[in-house]
Amino acid sequence: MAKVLPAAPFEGANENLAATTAPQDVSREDAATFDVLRKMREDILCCVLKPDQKLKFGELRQRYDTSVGTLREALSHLVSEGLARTESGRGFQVSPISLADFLDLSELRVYLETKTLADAIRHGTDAWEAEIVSSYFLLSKLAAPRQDDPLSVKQEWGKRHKRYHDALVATCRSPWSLHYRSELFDQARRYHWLTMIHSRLHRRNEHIEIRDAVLARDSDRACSLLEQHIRTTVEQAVTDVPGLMRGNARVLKPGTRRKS
Amino acid sequence: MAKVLPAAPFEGANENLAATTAPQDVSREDAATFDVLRKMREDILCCVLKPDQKLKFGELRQRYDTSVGTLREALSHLVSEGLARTESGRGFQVSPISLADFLDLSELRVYLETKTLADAIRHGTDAWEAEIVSSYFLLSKLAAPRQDDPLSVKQEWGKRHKRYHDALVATCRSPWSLHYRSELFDQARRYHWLTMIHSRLHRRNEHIEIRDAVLARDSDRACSLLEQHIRTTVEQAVTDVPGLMRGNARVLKPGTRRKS
DNA sequence: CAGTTCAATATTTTCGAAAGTTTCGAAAAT
DNA sequence: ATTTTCGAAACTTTCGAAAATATTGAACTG
Repeated sequence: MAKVLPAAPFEGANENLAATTAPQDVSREDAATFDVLRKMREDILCCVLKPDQKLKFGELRQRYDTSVGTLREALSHLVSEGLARTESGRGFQVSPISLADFLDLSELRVYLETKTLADAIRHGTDAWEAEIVSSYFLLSKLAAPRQDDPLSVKQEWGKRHKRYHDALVATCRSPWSLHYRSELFDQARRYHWLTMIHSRLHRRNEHIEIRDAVLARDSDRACSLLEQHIRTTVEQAVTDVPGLMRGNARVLKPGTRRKS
Repeated sequence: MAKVLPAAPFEGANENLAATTAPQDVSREDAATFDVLRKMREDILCCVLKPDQKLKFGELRQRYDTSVGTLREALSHLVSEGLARTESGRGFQVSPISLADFLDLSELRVYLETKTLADAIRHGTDAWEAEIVSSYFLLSKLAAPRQDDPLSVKQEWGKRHKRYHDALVATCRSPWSLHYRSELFDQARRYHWLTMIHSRLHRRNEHIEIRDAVLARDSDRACSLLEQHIRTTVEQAVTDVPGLMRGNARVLKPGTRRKS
């Protein structure tokens, strides 16, 4: 599989809002503690760390080769992103998933994705268009993964998929909307992962339709396509992910035992 | 000043969505580390820790009487809430404020506050109404503070103000919307604080108007009033907070020096 | 005098050990 | 047979010391 440059936001993506107050995107930090955070987040999003799973310091220390203090900091971060929970004295666990949650976050996503996309189109630049073309190209080189593809292919697809969707809205001028959009996109990735694992449904190429509408600066059509894109994914998950509707979805192997 | 019971959400506020995935509200946790977090957050919101101020471990350790590890965890949390920033190797600082930021977050607040309020009205219960009446009563006992009121009065008013606005939307069924609404409300509190310190403008009693519209289940009127409430606050800040428009607002005393 | 270098100082980051809780299961009591 | 009590084991939380990194300022150079 061809290597891809790290998703570096193109120059001037947000130059007129350089010093903003909205929460920091941690993905550019290079300290060890952020490294652990990034790895753990990816593991949760890809259900390597499964929903409801207890996160014990002993195990995590081995897995990520770091100290409790560093781990604690990373876990704390994940809690505020909503990917983990904690009860004082009882440690941490991966956040549960549920149909209600997926519906709720998807509804908010529809609003934030369309709002940021409309604004991005309004303020689009040549560099923005270029990154959309480029990130779409990279995404299209990888067919949407099926359940029997190896983990690494699925993960690479996930990265490119995110990079493409980030590119679409990159010139939006509202840092707060962008921040929450990004957080919710990650949340949705957990459910997408489950869908990817279970579904055999073939979807038409929605990404290229969105791309073309965006490049044509047809805001209404682009937003409407993006909204459908999100809603279709929800429906697909409802239909294909076993247990999600009954509230006891399991990931790969039977998850950790739950109380009564 | 009369003491007030801690703002305990009334029973059954969210009973049908007990186990949700949305980020945890940390205000109910009782561990030492959350104590520090709560105190630091309050200090930032009330500009005791001023925008752009460098947060040194030495000083913080004294002020909050705790260890570096615990501090680090709290600071890390504040970063993901957007109240602090960090650059690896260079420690932490309080997030800057700016007019652009206030405008941006207020715009998103209008959407989230009205959306959550409409849903809360739709699903309101007797207990919800009771908490609105009660929290409004407590708020009305304290006149909106002026610049020469002591810090403790301003802080108590801030608490009651938040409790009242939380009560309004408590029965909203969307945990994610509620979570982001709450985060943005806190963000806005920093600007409200600055306004409170500088403004002499007398505002009509908007809170009682909102309360009555909500209790009458007049969703349209309530949302419209709430929207005005937010917008008026922005205008007041723009007019009365010196330096906010020029991008160099200072808090009380000249802030810490900035580079070039 | 402006710009560099380098050592001294200040500050942040990482770590593992000590203290404090919770959980689990065996033994005692009902 | 079920519940309660108690103590050992597992785990979490807190802490401050050690390592790593950034900043400051004095001495030096062009």
